[in-house]
Amino acid sequence: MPRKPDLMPGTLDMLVLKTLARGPLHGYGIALSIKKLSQDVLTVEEGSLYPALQRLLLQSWVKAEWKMTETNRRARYYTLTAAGRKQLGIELSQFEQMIAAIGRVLQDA
Amino acid sequence: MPRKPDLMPGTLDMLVLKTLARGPLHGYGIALSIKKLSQDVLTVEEGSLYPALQRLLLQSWVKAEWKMTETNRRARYYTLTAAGRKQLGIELSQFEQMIAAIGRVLQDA
DNA sequence: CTCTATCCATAGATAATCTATATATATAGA
DNA sequence: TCTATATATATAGATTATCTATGGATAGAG
Repeated sequence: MPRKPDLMPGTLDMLVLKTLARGPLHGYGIALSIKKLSQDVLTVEEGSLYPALQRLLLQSWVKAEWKMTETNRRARYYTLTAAGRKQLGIELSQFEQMIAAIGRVLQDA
Repeated sequence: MPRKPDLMPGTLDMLVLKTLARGPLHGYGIALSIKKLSQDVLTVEEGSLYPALQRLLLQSWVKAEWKMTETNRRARYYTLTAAGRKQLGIELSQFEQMIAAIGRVLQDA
C-alpha cells in the first residue's frame, strides 16, 4: 500500500522560491501559503521545510533575517535573492519540460 | 549545483504501469518506450527500472514470464494485472490532482 | 572475431521527504 | 488563573526512491 505523499518530491524548492518571489515571508508563512494556494492538496511538513530552507540559504538563493511579525512574535524572514530568482526560472522550465514529457507518455495512442 | 534528474521522483511506477497498459513488454522495452514517447526527456536507468518492477511484482500489479523476443533473445515479459490497472487509475488521478495543485501555487496572483 | 545493441539484475551511495520530537510565546477562553 | 490552540523554529532518525557503478550473457553486424 503506497502512501500518498504530501507533495511531489523534487518540487519543494521550486514552490518555496515561487512563494518568496511574491515577497519576504517566514517559514511558517511559507507553509501556510502553499497549503492555502494549493487548496489543501499540498502540505509542507516542518521536517521538509526547514531542511529545504537551509539548502536554499546554502546556495544563496534566499537570505534570512530575524524580525518581529505583525502579531509580535520572533520569526525568521526569508527573501529571494537575484540568484534565487534566476534559479526559480530554471526550475520552472525544467518542471514544465518534465510535465510535458510525462504527458506524452501518458497519452493514449 | 543541483543535478537535473532523469525523471520526476514518484512517477516511475505510474509510467511503467501506463506503458504496460498498452500491452506486455520486457524491461528493456519499457525503458525504450518511455524514452521514445517522452522524446528523450525521460530516461529510465536500469538501477531505477528493475527495483520498480520488483515493487510492482510484489504488489501483484504486474506479472512476469520468460519468453523469447522477436529477435530471438530471452526476456522477461511483464503484463498488467487487473489490480495493476486499478492502481494505474489511482496514480493517474493523484498525479493530476498534484499537478493541478502545483499549478495553483505557481500562478501569478 | 570483435563490437554494438539487446537483455537481466544487484549493491551501494545519495538525496529528499516524513515522523517524531523539542522548545518557546501570544492569546483566547474556561 | 489555568489550559488549549495557534504561531514560530529547528533537528534527529527512519524511510524511500533514484542514480551510479557493476556484473553477466548473447545475437547479429561488420
